[in-house]
Amino acid sequence: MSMYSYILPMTKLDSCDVPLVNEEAVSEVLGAQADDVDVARLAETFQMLASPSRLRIVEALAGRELCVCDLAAVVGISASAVSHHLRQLRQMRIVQFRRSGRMAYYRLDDEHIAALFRTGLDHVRE
Amino acid sequence: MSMYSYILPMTKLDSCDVPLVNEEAVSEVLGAQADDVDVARLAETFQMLASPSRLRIVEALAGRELCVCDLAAVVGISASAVSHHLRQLRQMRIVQFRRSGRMAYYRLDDEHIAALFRTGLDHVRE
DNA sequence: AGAATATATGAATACATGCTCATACATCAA
DNA sequence: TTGATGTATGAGCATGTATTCATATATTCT
Repeated sequence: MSMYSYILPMTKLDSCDVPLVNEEAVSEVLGAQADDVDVARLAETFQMLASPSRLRIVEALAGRELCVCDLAAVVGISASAVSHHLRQLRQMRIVQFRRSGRMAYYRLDDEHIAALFRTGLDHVRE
Repeated sequence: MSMYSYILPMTKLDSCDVPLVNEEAVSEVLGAQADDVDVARLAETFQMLASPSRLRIVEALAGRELCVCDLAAVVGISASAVSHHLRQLRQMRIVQFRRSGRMAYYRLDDEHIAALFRTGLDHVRE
């Protein structure tokens, strides 16, 4: 037992056997944490953006809609691979699509997505 | 050598054997694409945010600095695991740190990071 | 109806990632 | 100096991911 083991309520605070240095700040953080489910979904959302191919798709769909074969031409991978990516992007509500005959036209779900792309690009370019 | 190796000018337009539907839009997209290196770094940056543990770290560091052991308490994983995450976050300039004795105090690199977290959370919550 | 086309998806393979454990390093305390 | 402490890191295992290939589904054309 560490000499730094304070007597504290049973919270996540006890899951670490290393002494807390800034106990007040840690409590404040734990009290303001987002919901576990939201954070899990957020991680999945960023995972969707963690692929050059999918980022090219998002970049291409910023401001216009495109069909699967056009996206394949833009990204430089097969239409099959694009379709797999699009399914994931749909599941995380990164993109929406509409059908027209045998074509499927994809677009970004909302302005958050383009904002994430731009902010991220600003960060890596700075 | 693939049977699909046509002799054509070397542009991405030819990398797809499916007909282009909106050739003009595709050309416009290809002309405005971000640099490959930037997109690769952007994907790595989002990869850093594609983990609940690392998101908890980012959330905790929004507006304050914390040491490794405090972060371990916040995230609920070992200090070792946190340290591995922090190294990756440092490499992608998501966090900075300062040393003080044997302590290391981490903080977010810049405002882009907190903005990505907030925008992403707004998206998953909508 | 039958052929061609645009997209979707399951399986398989190759590669990447997150955690733990063991251990190293650097600093502080006695 | 010796031992304790905070952080860092390499190896290894279990799990996850991206792509390709084969095939399915649905729509259009003849």
